[in-house]
Amino acid sequence: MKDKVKARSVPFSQTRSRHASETAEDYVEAVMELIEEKGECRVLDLARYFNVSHVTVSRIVKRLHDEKLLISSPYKPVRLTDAGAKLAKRAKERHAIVLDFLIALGVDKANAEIDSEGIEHYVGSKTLTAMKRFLKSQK
Amino acid sequence: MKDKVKARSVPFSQTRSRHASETAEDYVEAVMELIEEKGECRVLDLARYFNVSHVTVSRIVKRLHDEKLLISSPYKPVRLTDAGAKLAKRAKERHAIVLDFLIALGVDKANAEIDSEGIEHYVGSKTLTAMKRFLKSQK
DNA sequence: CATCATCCGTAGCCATTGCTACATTTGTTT
DNA sequence: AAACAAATGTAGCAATGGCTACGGATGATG
Ligand SMILES: [Mn+2]
Ligand SMILES: [Mn+2]
Ligand SMILES: [Mn+2]
Ligand SMILES: [Mn+2]
Repeated sequence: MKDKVKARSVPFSQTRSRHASETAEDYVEAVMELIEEKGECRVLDLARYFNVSHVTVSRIVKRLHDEKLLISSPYKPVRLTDAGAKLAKRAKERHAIVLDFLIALGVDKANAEIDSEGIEHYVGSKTLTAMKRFLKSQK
Repeated sequence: MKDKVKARSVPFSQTRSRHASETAEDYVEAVMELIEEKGECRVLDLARYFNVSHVTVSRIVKRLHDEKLLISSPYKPVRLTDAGAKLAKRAKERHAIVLDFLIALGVDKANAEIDSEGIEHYVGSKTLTAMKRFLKSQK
């Protein structure tokens, strides 16, 4: 009479793993956007962007530098490595699809922007494909 | 020439706040399910359910007890307070809607289960309404 | 070139969520 | 009742992401 309870450990493990990538994805995406929009990305730009202190940004930038996603030297603007730019491009595309999808579903822009900022990180490739299919069918 | 960069701090603040509720929502939901499915909910049941060590569960149960969502005394099964049961009910309903929605969108069950486990926590009331509307229209 | 505001780094705090190792309690089996 | 196995608790570590306070670096202004 074992295993009466469904094994739900897989979804949770997967969610925890996605959780761990969330910050990296948001940061490289932000760096790419800030560089596009104002030419460079400073630590304080990121702090304002995320609404956190510059200290939080500074530490995370250091870690993403160690992970070879960002290029940073003291008092210099932050840039993207090739790997960082690749990740940023993927993250931006996925984020845009989720945002467009929510709007196509009938969610107002403000709420779609809020919800997509969280949802984007937990959308797998199958779900992303389904969202793209929906967007195409609506067009 | 200020404010050239869009204020994106609101979505991120909101996402961080939702982040903080995620564990509580998952735990009360799990406790409710485990009690329904096998009559009681032990620390080890939760550990297996979430695929984490019993130590992690034990500490989180203690915190949710302090937050008056769970009832727990040493070596006893975990139960829900009224507040916990209310939260669990809401979380289960929302989770079920997100899961059904993904399936209706064309995502296979396994992936819908994985993705809904993360997505559920970042779906606001407007998006949830839109998902319900979609489900109704498909029926 | 001196001053000053801004930017950024560092020190050190807290909370959360993972873990292993070990101790204790509980309940079952001799 | 003793012994044992299983469940739970406790101690203590690490990584992550928040924060304030403070100090050094940088660049603009005078
Ligand atoms: Mn994003
Ligand atoms: Mn995001
Ligand atoms: Mn759930
Ligand atoms: Mn969940």
